[in-house]
Amino acid sequence: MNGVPADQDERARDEQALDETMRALAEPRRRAILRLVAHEELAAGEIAAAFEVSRTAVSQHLTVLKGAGLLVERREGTRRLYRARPEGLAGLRDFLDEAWTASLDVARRLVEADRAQLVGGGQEVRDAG
Amino acid sequence: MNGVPADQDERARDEQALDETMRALAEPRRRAILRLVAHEELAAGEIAAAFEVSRTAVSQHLTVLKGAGLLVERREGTRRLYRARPEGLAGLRDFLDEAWTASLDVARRLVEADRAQLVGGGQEVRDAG
DNA sequence: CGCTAACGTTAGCGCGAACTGACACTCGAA
DNA sequence: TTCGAGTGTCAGTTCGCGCTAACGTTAGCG
Repeated sequence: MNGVPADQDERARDEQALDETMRALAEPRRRAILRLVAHEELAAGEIAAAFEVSRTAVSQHLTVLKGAGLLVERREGTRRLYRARPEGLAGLRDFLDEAWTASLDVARRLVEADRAQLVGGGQEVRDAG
Repeated sequence: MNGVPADQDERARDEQALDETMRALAEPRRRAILRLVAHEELAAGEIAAAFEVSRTAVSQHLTVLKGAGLLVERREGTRRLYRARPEGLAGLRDFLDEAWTASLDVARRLVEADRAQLVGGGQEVRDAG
């Protein structure tokens, strides 16, 4: 089951989810917010008090983070408590591991090709694909 | 050696480096480029041919990725070959692991607090900090 | 009901960033 | 040195996004 349209759709969906995660985490303040609620559950007001921007801005950041699945919201009276959602980082974790291993692999292959070139004396070595 | 100004500077430097990494990876095309050069070393023209945007745009993307330390450039005649640089992902890897473990920890503590509340019958349990 | 606290939402503004097109540069070959 | 291939760089435009201010909403109290 490789290369079928259903697999393409799944790939596209993963990419879209990863894109949302990355765009959410690309903002320094959103990373700071995530760090806060990763250590303890906090109310929107408490989170906003930790920064020097308006509560409106923080609320929008919380909306983005929640939309990316990086946060979960729990209501308690008029207050809204937020905490980090570890599973939201799974997609990014997969991407990172994949890129990491692939990068190490291409580096290893280049070293081998370079060594082969030194031994063989300039033969064709760039056909590895 | 904790909490001293030198540590703050190091923290700030790490955050800035992480910010550059995240902003570079926030762009879908840049992630696609990184995937390409993570599997094999490619020239700028070959990379550009893989997308439907102008070579100018791809060149700018390559500049950003190189600036973030995610790519290395190697010149061969008029061609410029690029390949992924695994160490550039180290900072993001650290952030991810930290956020992951912290999120799991706060989730575990909340479950314990909830269980204690069920057993104790509504006693004060939200002082865990 | 009126009132307040705690939030989210909308409209509008300003900045940064991604894209295109034109130009400049650097090799290698004739 | 003249030419073409392969790339980087510089304006200029468009567009997304983070911010603020004002308004709307919901929960709890008297």
